[in-house]
Amino acid sequence: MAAKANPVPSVWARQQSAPDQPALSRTAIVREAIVMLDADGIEALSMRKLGARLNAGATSLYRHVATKDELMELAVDEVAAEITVPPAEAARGGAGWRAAATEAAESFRATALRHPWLSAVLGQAGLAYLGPNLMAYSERLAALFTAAGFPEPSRAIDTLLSYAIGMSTTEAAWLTTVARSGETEADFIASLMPAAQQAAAGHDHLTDAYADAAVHAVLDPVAIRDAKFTYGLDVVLDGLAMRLPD
Amino acid sequence: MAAKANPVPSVWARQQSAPDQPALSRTAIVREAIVMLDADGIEALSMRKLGARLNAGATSLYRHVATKDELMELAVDEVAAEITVPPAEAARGGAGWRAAATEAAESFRATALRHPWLSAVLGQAGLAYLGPNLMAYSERLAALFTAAGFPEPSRAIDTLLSYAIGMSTTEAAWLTTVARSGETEADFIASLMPAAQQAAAGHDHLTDAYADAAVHAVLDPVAIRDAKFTYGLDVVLDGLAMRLPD
DNA sequence: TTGCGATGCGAACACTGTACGCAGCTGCGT
DNA sequence: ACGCAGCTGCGTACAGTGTTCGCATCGCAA
Repeated sequence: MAAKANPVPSVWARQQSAPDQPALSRTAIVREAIVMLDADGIEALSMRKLGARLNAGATSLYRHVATKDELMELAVDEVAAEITVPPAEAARGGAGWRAAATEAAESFRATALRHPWLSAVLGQAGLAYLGPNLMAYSERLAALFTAAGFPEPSRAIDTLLSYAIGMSTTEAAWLTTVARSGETEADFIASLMPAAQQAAAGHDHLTDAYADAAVHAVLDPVAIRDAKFTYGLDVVLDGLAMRLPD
Repeated sequence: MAAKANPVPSVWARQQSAPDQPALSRTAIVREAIVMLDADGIEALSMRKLGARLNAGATSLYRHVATKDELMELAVDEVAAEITVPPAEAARGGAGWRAAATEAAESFRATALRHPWLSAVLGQAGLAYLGPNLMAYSERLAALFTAAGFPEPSRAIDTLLSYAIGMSTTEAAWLTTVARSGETEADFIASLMPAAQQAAAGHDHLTDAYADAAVHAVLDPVAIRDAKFTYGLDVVLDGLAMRLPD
């Protein structure tokens, strides 16, 4: 071989080629899948495209991942690691639990909006996943709410999470629709208004609500969504506070 | 033709053939699609199978429905008609609004569980649909909550609906998973417990919670789910009650 | 009777997830 | 040093998907 005739330079050149292509591991596959999902949405992810992105054939992925569903499950668990929950100590003081719960819920929402495909997957598969990050997440929530003194912490958690999931799902789906339109959120609302108002014709409360909402939403849709989430979150936390002993 | 030689019997025979095959209309397509979705889940619905069910070729459907997404949108709106909302008058009295809101939320949940695919579709498309039944549904909710005296009825509605959506989505996805397993819900829980407990190993609160839940859930999972929904619903309604003037 | 618009459909296209069997590399036991 | 075993990547192939297009057919209007 030529390598034997002039070993030194060729060796260095060869060595380099492997490390910068990390060799198609399970974690590399999941990481790249998340990148694609974030960028182009859930229906843009195919095994062939993912393989191409990793300089690999489509079917090579199946050496590291049993099926596409399993890949999605891994992606969900990977992303679950981004959701933060304050440590249980934060809830020991009287009103500390409330700030902590708020922080947890807002972190959930932020993650769901950062990865809008998450809601779609949860809608199909639910929370039956048992990945390590999801388990750790549940554990931290349980610790927080027991420390807060809730007699039935899992009930309280389910309530709060249901609200967070419902609101975030709706919001993520909306943002996905907006993104697909190519317009800004405000422009999209504006161009949707005629159809919406026509559909609301004959429904008095709806036309009123749309007229109100349209004005504000076009100005600052992001602030409106934030306020909406905070309002409902406070409602839920008020209701939960009534379940606390003392 | 032979028909002319003996017109009467042949006419009657021919007339019958059309009416009992309602000729592939848009409403017939949507109706049959819902039947298939209810029976076999969202991924079992393909245009070819749906066409076959209607004694029609796959591509014939496209004369009445622009695309599969549009078909799903029509199916969602059709199913939305099943969700009941008490009339606004029910909320005029002091505590009447609470019973009415409870009824509305429970009807939502019941519909979502009767058509488990609904959650999956909402997770992908959100509530941006403008179908007549969905509009009527929103209108009735708005009427109810304004009659109840809420200063910001749409905020209250969004909160309640978010909770209902989140809880029902999780529940529907769970029931879908159970159904796919072929076991009863109690059996499925039992056969899932080993894996769950192993995954919870090292997480103290989780193992406790699982141990508790397992015993009760195996006995009567349906009652547990009902109670869970009711608990969270009461939490939300308590929080909303605090926003009512007086 | 002659059209004509609406309706159904077979074939085809570009794509999907995945099973299978073959090639090559790597590292181990001898 | 050698050979072999197993792991990894991949080309091919299959069954199935949503959707387009052009052709046939049918009922009704003129």
